Amino acid sequence: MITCYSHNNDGHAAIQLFKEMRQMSFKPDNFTYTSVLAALALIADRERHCHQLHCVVVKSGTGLVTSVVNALISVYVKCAFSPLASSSSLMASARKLFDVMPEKDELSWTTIITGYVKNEDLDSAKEVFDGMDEKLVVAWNAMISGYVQKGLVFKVFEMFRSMHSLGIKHDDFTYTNVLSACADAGLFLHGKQVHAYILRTEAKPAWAFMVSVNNALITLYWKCGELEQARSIFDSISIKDLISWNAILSAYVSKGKIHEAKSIFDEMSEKNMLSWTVMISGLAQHGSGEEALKLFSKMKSNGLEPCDYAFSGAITSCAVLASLEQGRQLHGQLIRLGFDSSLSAGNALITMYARCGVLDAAYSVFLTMPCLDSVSWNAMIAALGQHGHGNQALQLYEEMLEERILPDRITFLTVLSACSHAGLVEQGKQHFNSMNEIYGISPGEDHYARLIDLLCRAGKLTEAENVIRNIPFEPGASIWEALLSGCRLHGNMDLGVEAAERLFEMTPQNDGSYILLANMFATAGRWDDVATVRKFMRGRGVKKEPGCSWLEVENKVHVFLVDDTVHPEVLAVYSYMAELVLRLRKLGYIPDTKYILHDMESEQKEYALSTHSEKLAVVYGLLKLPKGATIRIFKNLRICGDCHNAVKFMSKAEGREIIVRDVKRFHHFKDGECSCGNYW
DNA sequence: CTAGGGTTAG
Repeated sequence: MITCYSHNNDGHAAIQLFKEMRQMSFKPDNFTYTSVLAALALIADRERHCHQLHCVVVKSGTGLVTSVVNALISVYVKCAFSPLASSSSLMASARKLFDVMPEKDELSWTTIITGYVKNEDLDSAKEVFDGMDEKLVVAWNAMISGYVQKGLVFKVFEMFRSMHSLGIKHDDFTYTNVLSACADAGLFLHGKQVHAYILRTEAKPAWAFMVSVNNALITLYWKCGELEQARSIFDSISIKDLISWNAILSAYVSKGKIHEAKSIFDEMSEKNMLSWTVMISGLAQHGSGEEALKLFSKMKSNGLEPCDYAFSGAITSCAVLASLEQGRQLHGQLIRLGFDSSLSAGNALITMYARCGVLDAAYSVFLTMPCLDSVSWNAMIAALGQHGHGNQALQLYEEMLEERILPDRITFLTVLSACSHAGLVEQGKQHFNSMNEIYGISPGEDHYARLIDLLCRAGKLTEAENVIRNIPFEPGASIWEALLSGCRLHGNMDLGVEAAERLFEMTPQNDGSYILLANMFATAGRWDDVATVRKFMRGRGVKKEPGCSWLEVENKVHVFLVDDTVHPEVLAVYSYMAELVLRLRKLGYIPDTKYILHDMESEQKEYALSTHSEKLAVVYGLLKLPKGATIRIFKNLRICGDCHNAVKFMSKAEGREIIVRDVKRFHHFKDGECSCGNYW
């Protein structure tokens, strides 16, 4: 009965029964002690628990019985893993018990080895392992799994080969370990070789039942980019378990195949927290934030308590939607549920607050998180950069280095963007060079694109051109796009046309390049060329993504399109706008019609400017939000130059703080000025 | 006593 309780993870019930047994004067035997200790291993989490149990065992006279000592070692090992106890001293005690045991069995050896592996002391694990006369497959597997977790792939291969040459048969645990090591390290050829080896070695019928191996293969193949192969392995599994379903679900989600992911999700007869979490965050990133949030509440109404990862997905949805109120509510729930120390949720919150325009809140989450990882640092550096605080972003980066956190590829992307937004050309170049020289990370296309952007914004087009010529690989679309927008900004026609031509070849369906080129011609008054570009674009069936802006009012999101006729209160917006523009002009605002892409009468142009979605949204905010409240606007494209200017005047005329997030960065308008200092 | 499925940063 005690064993039964402990198998059901009910340690307390097991102990209660043990006490009753002793009260009724039944004498516990070796089996009793073994199963009670197994139960205690479930709940013991402090050093003194271990020592007390140790005394009980010694007094009972069972201190030399192998199964009892094994169970006691197991308690020490589990406790060592608890955050409330000192891992190294408990492992030392466990080791002492192990060393003086009169008779060790298989379990004794593997318990101590896996104990060391779990506590990340691979050297000690290896030392014990080497001392085994007859090494069991379980022990091999435990060692291998340790190397997998530490990312020591070649150690994994070494062990795998040794087993083979010593004639020890690999089992399904060995295979799954090796396959996932390959998948993690991106060693796809090795992974495929292992797959071939398994097919050669294993008899068909046994192979058919190795679900776990097939599950690991699904992951290996989708990570290689071979989604179809992953799917056909999934289809070939005769008895799929939940992990098989979750594996193929993550495959589709990670590759952005939301439609396929949804149909897998719907087909699943059993789902666990992981399935929901994968689907929610997948929707947040590749689908729609709204759908993700709907799924999150559906999950709760199905009676599942979301874990912190699920919250992270929901919070990300709020970041995408710029839905500050919902984000705040989720933050509140997180605190109530005791998840506020969660790393992943904290990281998601930093980004959510930053992308909703509340930099202070992002920073205070960052400061109060109990522990940080590179994601947290990257998120906060990115947040500062997006809000135009380049110097603070760089300062935080230095702090990160002082904390001995190694920068990764993404750190450099955020650092370069931060420099670019703030015009910190020299620092940006230095950091770019340090990537390879100090940290051994070779810059990718995206890093070069940001470097080009940095140079171009600062007007250093020739230098940018030189950099492009010396890129050690064929420059991709993002690089030419950075160059083109630089040319537009500084009116460099010839270079701009060249960049645009490359883009039309590489990404013919991307509307952005056509618009940039047309914009460049429009600024120069070359209306014939503007018309040609537009015709060319139409001829290729490319449509301009319509500009839209949105804001949250009373917990509801209001969307405005250019020249909006859909929003129910748009008439009030237009009439207030007409009156407001007059006041702005008295303050010195002059509509800048070079931002209109069609050639028309100048009065018409001025009217067209006044119907830009970001202006409509700001005016709606002025009408609806309480006096003095900050207006937060979000736009799907870059803010237009005239709007940028107009909003500056609006902030002054109305005495309001206005924050605009466009696709690239934030603008904080106050007292007629913008935080970007007109550098964007 | 060993394995296979998740999150957050651009």
